[in-house]
Amino acid sequence: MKNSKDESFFEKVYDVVRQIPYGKVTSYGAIARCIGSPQASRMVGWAMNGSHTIKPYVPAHRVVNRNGMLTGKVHFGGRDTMQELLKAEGIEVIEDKIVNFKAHFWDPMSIY
DNA sequence: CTCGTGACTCCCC
DNA sequence: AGGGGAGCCACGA
Repeated sequence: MKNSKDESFFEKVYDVVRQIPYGKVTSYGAIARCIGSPQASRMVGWAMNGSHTIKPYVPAHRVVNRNGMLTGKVHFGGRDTMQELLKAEGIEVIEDKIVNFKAHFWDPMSIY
């Protein structure tokens, strides 16, 4: 991918998240670090907040915190939608945590 | 236009 | 080892 500065932080985030392969997940910090702002991991989450509004579809359910926990599941309708989506992709989730998170982890750096 | 907050993470004590 | 504080960028009121 190209690192054009024309793209805003949000656009970069969306771009990366859309590249997440099926059955894979990543963390906010990994994305933030990859786009050049390791400390701006919060912004990634904030970007996800509006991800359902933009297009094309952004697989925000594949983005979790550093612990592999579904911190943003509440934003998927206040139910276990996020967990269901992950499970549908072969990712086992227990207690809002991804089982064997490291095995399913995908490095955003791969697209660069 | 200014202030506050947010789906996080890292460093320091 | 656990708790607390700071930093990042963007958006809404």
